[in-house]
Amino acid sequence: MRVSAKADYAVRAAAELAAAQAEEAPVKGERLAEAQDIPLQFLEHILLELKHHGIVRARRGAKGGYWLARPADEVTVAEIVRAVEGPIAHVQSTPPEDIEYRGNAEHLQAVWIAVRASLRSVLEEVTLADLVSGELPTVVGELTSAKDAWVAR
Amino acid sequence: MRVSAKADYAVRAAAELAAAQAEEAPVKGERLAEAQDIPLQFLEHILLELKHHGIVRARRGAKGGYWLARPADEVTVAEIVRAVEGPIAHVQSTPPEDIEYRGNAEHLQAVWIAVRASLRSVLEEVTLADLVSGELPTVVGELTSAKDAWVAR
DNA sequence: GCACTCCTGACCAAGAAGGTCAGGAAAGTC
DNA sequence: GACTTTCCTGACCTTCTTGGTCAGGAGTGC
Repeated sequence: MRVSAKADYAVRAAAELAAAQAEEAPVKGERLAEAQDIPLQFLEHILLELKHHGIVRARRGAKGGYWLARPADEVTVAEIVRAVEGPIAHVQSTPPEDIEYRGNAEHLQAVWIAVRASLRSVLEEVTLADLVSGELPTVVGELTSAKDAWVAR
Repeated sequence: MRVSAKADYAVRAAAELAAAQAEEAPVKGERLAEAQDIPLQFLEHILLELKHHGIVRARRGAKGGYWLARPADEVTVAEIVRAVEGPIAHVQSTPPEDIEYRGNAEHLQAVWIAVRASLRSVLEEVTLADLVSGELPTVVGELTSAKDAWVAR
């Protein structure tokens, strides 16, 4: 139930790429690493994964670098998280819809399904364009406006 | 972004305890393990953690066993998950409210806060009593009624 | 005193997390 | 064609987590 460094890095790097999309030129890994303070070699592995998932493209050599494969408003945070962390909200490494509970835990399946749905309701809605512009979807606004959303429990 | 076996086991065992609350007698670990098909020795460690967090109580010896420290409708799934997995939705092991993002990732903090809030909106609402009775809070009903909540992505 | 049951710490194998290192392979420049 | 640049890839590393098992100790009840 936690967000890995990899996922965090991936989204941040992708946000930089989204912001650079106007430039019409590839962005070097080094620049991404510096802009977001991410270990370069680690970031390269992450970018490679994003590339394999069709989220990012790249070219080598001088004038090379990375860019988004699609417009920033068509790439969601959920996609990026899935690319580097795998499926969201799996239980014991199996998807909640495939689990069968016995006895008094029978309705637990519905709870895990709801958990996944609630995660999706945020992650699938926020695009890289939203993230860069700061104009986040209303669902985020609603969730973050409650005071106790910002405090630990 | 996944639910560990430990958390799953913990909630299931707690659900059994909730159902047994009417009996007015402690439930043996062995019975919990069998009812939910959980490795006994592993379960004992989990129950110990729940005990340390004040969720469960226990007595040793003949006629010993475990029981809930509070009424089932006062114990939430969130509490149990926190007891065995630690804080919900931490990013790189730090709470989202403490993270400062730079550059184009500035608004990512709000997204992670929203993620945590959305998880809480489910986990803090569902009590063990809800789980056992099957009368889940409306928020769960809403989230699980969408068809695509039950399919993988 | 004995059986029963929880309590606790040690241990363990496998995998993930969070990286680093070294070299190879395209792409552009001179 | 040589050289530089930058991505690409696999190997490796250390530490922590996951998902357990094992062995024994300590209360509790009869």
